[in-house]
Amino acid sequence: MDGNTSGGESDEFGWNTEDELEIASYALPSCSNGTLHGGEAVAGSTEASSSSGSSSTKMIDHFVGMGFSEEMVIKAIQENGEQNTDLILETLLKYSGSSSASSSNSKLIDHFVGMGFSKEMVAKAIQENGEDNTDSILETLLTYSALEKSPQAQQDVDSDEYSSELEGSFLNDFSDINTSDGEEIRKPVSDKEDKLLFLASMGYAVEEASIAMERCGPDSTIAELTDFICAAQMAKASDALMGELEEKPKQFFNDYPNHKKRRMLDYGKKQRFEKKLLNGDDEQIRLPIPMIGYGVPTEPGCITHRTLPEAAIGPPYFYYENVALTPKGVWDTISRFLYDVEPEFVDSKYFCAAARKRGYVHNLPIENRYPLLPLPPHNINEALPLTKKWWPSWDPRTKLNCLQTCVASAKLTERIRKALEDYDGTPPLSVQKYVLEECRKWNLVWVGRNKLAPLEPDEVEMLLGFPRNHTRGGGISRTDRYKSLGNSFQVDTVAYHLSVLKEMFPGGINVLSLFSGIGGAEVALHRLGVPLKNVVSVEISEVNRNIVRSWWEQTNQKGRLIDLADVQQLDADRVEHMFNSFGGFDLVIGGSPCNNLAGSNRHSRDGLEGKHSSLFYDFFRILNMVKDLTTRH
DNA sequence: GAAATAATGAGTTAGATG
DNA sequence: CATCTAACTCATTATTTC
Repeated sequence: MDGNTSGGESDEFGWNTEDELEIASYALPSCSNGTLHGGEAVAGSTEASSSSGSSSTKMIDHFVGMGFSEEMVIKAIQENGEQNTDLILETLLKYSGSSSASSSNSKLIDHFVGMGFSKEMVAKAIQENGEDNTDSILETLLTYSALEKSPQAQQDVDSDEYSSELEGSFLNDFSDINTSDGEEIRKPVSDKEDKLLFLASMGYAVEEASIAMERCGPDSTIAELTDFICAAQMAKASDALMGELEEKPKQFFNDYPNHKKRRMLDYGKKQRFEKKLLNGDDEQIRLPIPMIGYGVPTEPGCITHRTLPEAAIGPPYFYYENVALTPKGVWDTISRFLYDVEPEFVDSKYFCAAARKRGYVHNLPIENRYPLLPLPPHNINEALPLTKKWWPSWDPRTKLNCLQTCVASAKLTERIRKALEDYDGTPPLSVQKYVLEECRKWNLVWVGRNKLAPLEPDEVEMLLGFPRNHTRGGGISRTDRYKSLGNSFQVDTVAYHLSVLKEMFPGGINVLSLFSGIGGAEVALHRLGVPLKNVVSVEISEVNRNIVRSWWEQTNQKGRLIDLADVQQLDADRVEHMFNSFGGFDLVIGGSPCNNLAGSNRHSRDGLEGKHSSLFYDFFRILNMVKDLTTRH
């Protein structure tokens, strides 16, 4: 049964490496000596040279794989020891980049002095903790300052001074942001208040601090909070600039369902006011019908012009993605943070045989987009030819629903088979209805007489626009393949939006890819033929990082791939190192976690402030840093 | 202990209906 | 306008199997 499916697919479609190589040689003619299976050959030899198994050589290979010279890597490891890979990476970037050798340390000192600590104290704290761990430096500083002043007295004074204001502004202004009636405010955490007080003592406005607490979550470190506030202040400054320009009407959104005047990051009463307006109904972001954004290749009604808010205009270009169907107000917040750019809502059913309703906030041009070729199959029949034979006439589906992270159980498909076997020809309407409901819920396809089955991972890869076997091998389990794929971009959709970059950057681009997953953005750019110069890919899952690196090697990329694990560890210093090293980032791209937004989540659909989905604010924070660096240079 | 398996609704929206 | 129906959703958790 399953053998049929996988056996018959070899001749159906060109989803193998052929087009990869074609594009690679087209984009990078210099590598024409590449063998037919060059990727494997190269990867194999690299592995062979590292087969000694010692951790040291493994680490050397790791960094050499990123594109650094072996000499350089060895030197960096000698300087920093084997433990701290982050530090090694920074050293390597310092070697290879043009960044001034002096500044890291003094910049760090300035950073903390700017927070209100004395220079001596900061220098001492840095000596104790090393330069790399800003969190522990801050903690040390916190300890120092607590020792210096009487902690008891300090807290009392602060809490007296701020508590009333805290109760007032904090609760009033934000209790209505949470749709759940502010349940986390009901349980005031002392830790939370400590952080607030500390931030206040550093000179930050309590209001800003409490907003940062809200956004960064209860477990956030002081460093994260200060980063956030810093970013918000910068954004606010640019917003003030924008305010003067806000008078001009936005006449280009006539056909686009929602145009409204908003200000970004206008905290406090204004936001509460807007929130009420939103609840009214007029100002709520609504999803377009049909969900084609500014247009898709196959449908009429393309919009080729829009006006971006001044603050949103690149460089750098940015591209943010998340699920379209979120709890109320989420996209308003996302849009507000991302410089008031209207989200472009697109359903990938216009690009492939599966639906995928997503919102994209980006500042890319929208003229002269073009799709990836060959166009992928647009309905189930074409995408899964073997199912056609078994498809009953009373199943009207031509598109699959959204590909998710879990698949149906065998028990379910067996129950359905039994239910259908009771009837010879067409089952009664009630059974049809039951079966169709399950088919739609679980994306089942017909693989035999009365036999339904969930999609194979291979098929999901194909539907999402990835090369075959993209997520296969490398120790990843079948379950995890479904999960990684279910969390990914639909490549054709994203590539359509990114296609405008092709002629703008014939020499290639530097990409900061956050929440990379299995590399949907990278694959899209590569399939477009946009040369990838330096790609910094930040992804928390190790198996996903391995998938991207493996793809990178198999497609003979000539650029450099640097993979990092945690966006929360990506602070200003590291971004600046890489920025200087590469000469800037041309594109910041990513889709932040949807766990707490997605409708499938029964347990913790907490909205944008949820444990995982609040990482959106890190996307904003990092994008804002890159934006700031870009305008400064 | 990893991997596979199976069970677990609600929130939101659009559209029809009255 | 109120109310109902229908449709859909980048998931989490507990349990079993290997």
